[in-house]
Amino acid sequence: MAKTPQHGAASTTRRDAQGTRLRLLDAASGLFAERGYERATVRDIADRAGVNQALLFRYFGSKKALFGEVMARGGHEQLRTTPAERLFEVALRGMLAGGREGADRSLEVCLRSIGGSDEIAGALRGLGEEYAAVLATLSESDTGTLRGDLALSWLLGIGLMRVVVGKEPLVSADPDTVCRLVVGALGGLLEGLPQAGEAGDGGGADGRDGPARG
Amino acid sequence: MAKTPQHGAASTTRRDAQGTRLRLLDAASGLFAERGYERATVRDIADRAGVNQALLFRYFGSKKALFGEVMARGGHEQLRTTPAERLFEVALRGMLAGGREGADRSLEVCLRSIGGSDEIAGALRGLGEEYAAVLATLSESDTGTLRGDLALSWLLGIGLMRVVVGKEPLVSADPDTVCRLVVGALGGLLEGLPQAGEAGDGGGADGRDGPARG
DNA sequence: CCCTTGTGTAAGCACCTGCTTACAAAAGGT
DNA sequence: ACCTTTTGTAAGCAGGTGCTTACACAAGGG
Repeated sequence: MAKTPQHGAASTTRRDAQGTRLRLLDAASGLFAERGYERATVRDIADRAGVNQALLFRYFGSKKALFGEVMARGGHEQLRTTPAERLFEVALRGMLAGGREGADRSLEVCLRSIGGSDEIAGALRGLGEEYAAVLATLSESDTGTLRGDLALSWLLGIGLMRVVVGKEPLVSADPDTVCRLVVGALGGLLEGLPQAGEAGDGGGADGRDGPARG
Repeated sequence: MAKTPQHGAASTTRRDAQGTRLRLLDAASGLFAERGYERATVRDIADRAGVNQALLFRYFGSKKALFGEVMARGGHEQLRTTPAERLFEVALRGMLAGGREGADRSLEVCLRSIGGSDEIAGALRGLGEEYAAVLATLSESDTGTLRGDLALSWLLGIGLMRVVVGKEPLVSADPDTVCRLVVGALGGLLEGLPQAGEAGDGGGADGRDGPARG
């Protein structure tokens, strides 16, 4: 079924170029998240997509451009759909959930790609700007942007230790516990940040993983 | 001067092999800190040391072994000479100082080398274990080790944003301000952490120093 | 039918990587 | 002098990288 072109939608594709493009995009997204930019080779990406690597260059031009499309694709949904005061916890929980399905792996991709090249650092800076800008709105201090940067730093640092370094006991720690500790400590930095579990959660032995979606 | 062997100390070296070894070690330390493990090639390291790359392999065996010696050389001085309750601030200030002379760049090297290989992540994990273990002694909670991990995560995250990503305004921010904000917020996590500027700095110009304590 | 256009593939290129080998030159002992 | 050991170098190897080129199918139009 993956090979049969579905001309039901449009007859513009004769052998489903759009589908191949999408498969390449998906394969790249996964491999970038698993290995980072440098260690994910174009051959591996094409292999996972089940096509020849030459198609990758025909459709995207270069590996870097493919990386750009991957980052741009599902990257900012979380940023747009999450209210500011929930953003930190949602992003943190997304990071703690690891490679779960449907989660936004942009931050994970960035973390694993850091050493790759200066352009990758630039991409991370771009994404960071947006996150930090939103987080900065949670403080009315004149050092608000700096506080936003520091909050984002913690978010990335935790992801770093969990996803890349694999430090115990952080990796196996209960996401709720981590959230409570971090958000609690951040309350001193960002006054607009609602304390974790403040709303309806008793704060004791909590096992639920459903973050309140604003 | 660099070429004249100094046989004053010991006549075991005829053309100053020890000196060359040291120059290689210095060059590697600098390049690893600037570019990370992967992007610092053995040719660049040998070039900066002013010798042929073959000597690198004669003296160290492999690039990875050289990396190990670099990490082991000045890596743990800070860890041994700094009391636990001062470690976080000292490490943070070292990170904020950037590539200043004499500073311990081990964490910086780790940050820039993350994506490189699994062994590098292992090295970072090893160094992290030591830092986190010390930081964990600052909390008497049963989640002490987790809190140590979280503190270290923040430290690395800030380094990440400053050194690798180059996020503004964090890069240009006053180290004292950053220290006060971070250490202040961490007070809720690690009870044994002395608040920054408590002794002589009459802060409080921009923000409350007393965060909500757990 | 041929011919054009879009989709896919195999093979190769130029370059870079860590690492090795063969060889030259300095010191020192005898 | 001669020879050995140590220190240094130039050239090369095997493997991997991003990327390109030349070519094989599948459609549709004339």
